Amino acid sequence: MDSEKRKRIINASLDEFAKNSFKKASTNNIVKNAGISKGLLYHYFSSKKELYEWLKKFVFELMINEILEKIDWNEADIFERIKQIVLIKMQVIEEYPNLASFSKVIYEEKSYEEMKELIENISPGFYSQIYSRNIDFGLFKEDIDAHKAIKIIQWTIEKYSEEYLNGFKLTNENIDYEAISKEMDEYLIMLKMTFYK
Amino acid sequence: MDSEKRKRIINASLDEFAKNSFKKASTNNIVKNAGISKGLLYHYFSSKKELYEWLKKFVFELMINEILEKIDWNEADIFERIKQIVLIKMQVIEEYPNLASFSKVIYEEKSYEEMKELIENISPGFYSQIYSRNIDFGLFKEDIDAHKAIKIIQWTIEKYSEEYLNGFKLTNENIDYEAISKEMDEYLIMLKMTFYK
DNA sequence: TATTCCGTTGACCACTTCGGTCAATGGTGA
DNA sequence: TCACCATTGACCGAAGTGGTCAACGGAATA
Repeated sequence: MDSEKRKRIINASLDEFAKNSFKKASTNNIVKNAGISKGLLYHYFSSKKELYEWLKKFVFELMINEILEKIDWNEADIFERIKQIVLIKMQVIEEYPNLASFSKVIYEEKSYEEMKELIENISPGFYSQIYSRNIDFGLFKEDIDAHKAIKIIQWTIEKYSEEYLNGFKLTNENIDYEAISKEMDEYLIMLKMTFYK
Repeated sequence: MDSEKRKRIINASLDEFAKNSFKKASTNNIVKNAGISKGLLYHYFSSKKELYEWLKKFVFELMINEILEKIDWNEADIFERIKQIVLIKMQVIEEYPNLASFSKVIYEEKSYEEMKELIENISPGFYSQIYSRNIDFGLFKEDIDAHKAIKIIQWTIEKYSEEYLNGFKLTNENIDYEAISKEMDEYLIMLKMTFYK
């Protein structure tokens, strides 16, 4: 099937399921926004439920594979590692703009444990890999709780990128990864001064 | 009107409008979850729109008034000030559990400028008051960008409380403010070491 | 006791929207 | 010419919508 049409269907579905609960999400809206006919949607998916389940699988696999593929495993600095992950996520969101809010809805309907299991099923050891493989924890000061420090780094980068993406939604420009990286670094330098030797 | 019933109506409405767009929010669901009859809801509110507008006003005024009332204006440490604000918000959320997600929906449908204007109309100078009135910025190291530092402090406290509230939703226990305050401090001490003289 | 009052009920209305179906269409390659 | 298949959109019965209103019941007043 035509890949551009495929993307339209995916984005329209992500949008509808992000804005409405499964029950209230309307297949009529999806086909209208995707620019296809009702019959075609039901040609590819046998029911609304099947479309929804397929979407969930698609989103998780896409995000996990992109991260695993594009991450630089030689980077030993946890600051840079976390930054990389968020930048990769932003690239995916640029292609599928409604993926972020759709994921949030999925997160809310599952418990933390279910979520972890789901991800571990797709890619065993995913979390421990991305946040610790080849990372040099010796860079932290001895008296710093590395676990808490990592949380602060993560929270800072996530909130910063959230604020950026909120602004991005309104304009129609492309994401300026260089500018983001530069401004993020200004925050990270401040944190590095405290956490690293 | 009975205040306990009033709270039930408010919480049921917050819940419904948080989970669905205005158009798809169902007054039938609201009366069912509030445990009242359809007629009674339309006795107090002439239409779904009026209920929605009243709710928005209620939420903003409640949050603003609670913060202005309970804040300790003698506190000169911005860390403590931000912590206070988040703790006050958590108290309100404990009473109206769906207020947080309802507010998020409102935030998304308005631009940042509209939002600020709305709040300034209810309480002129609100933002500049709560984040700077009586605050001692001299505590920051000279070479620290106070504006960025405040953002990091805010993000850390907000993300920490978000994570706590996510866990809180699942259990039915009361919020343990002392435990929160203690664990928050562990994060804040790490930041204070860098940012303050 | 009789009467008024009012908070409250829920069956009911006309109307919209729902998920899903299917006969028909049109283009393509054999 | 025919077989094939992606694609269309009118159509279905069912479910749900916002809002109305005659009637109820218990308390207060006369």
